[in-house]
Amino acid sequence: MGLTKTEAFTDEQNAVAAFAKAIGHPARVAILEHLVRTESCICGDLVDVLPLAQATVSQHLSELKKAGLIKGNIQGTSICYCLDKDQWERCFRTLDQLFARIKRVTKCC
Amino acid sequence: MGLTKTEAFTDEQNAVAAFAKAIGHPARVAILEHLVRTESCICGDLVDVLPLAQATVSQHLSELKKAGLIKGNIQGTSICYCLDKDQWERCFRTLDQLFARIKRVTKCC
DNA sequence: GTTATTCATCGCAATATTGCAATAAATCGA
DNA sequence: TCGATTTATTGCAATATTGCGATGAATAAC
Repeated sequence: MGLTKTEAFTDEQNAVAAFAKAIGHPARVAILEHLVRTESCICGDLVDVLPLAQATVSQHLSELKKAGLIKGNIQGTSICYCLDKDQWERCFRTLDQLFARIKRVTKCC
Repeated sequence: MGLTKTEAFTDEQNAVAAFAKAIGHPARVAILEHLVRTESCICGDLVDVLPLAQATVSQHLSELKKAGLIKGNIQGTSICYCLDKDQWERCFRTLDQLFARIKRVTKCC
């Protein structure tokens, strides 16, 4: 029914999925890459960089904000976006719980 | 329009997004964790473990297969699923291209 | 053959996501 | 104050995803 049964899974499973889902769109990957490339806060040039309309970019930004991966500081008439390093640490730790276990698996057909 | 503009992004961006998207559902995380926990191929006990109907589990398995993260070997009347280690290496390398860059960022508001 | 088991697929309904144009809200400069 | 600029929000259409019951296809046991 298009409704994920989140309550049927553990908090950790939901956390892994939520972070992964936030990263799971090329536009959001492109946003993150641009944030990294500028090596500092960026202020609204995203719409020029991405092949998407302003409304769509704003929506992807709010998805990333919802996951906590970026934060926006109001700076006069524009907004300064940057990575939330603390949350990224949390994201990496969460994903690594799964990834480390996967890396340890050796037996396979 | 519900249609991701994949052609507007780089192959790398699409690859990162595709892997992340495949992991981006708690049921699929649970499947991967079960595959890890059993430390070997598992054959159809997934439906007993997950709080989902058989048809739904099958669909999630096919999503993971589409991303190449697992493979299934027919074993008589049942099927043996296991992690595709080679693809996981590729997945880790792909994600790390983004993650490493993010970890290197220091300047932030 | 017949039956049971296992898994995939089809078809459906409900919800989510993606994308955009239009509009609103907020701030800055004149 | 009045535009100009920047970002968020709203409303809409199209497609995707999630979930399930029912049905198929394949194999094993008899």
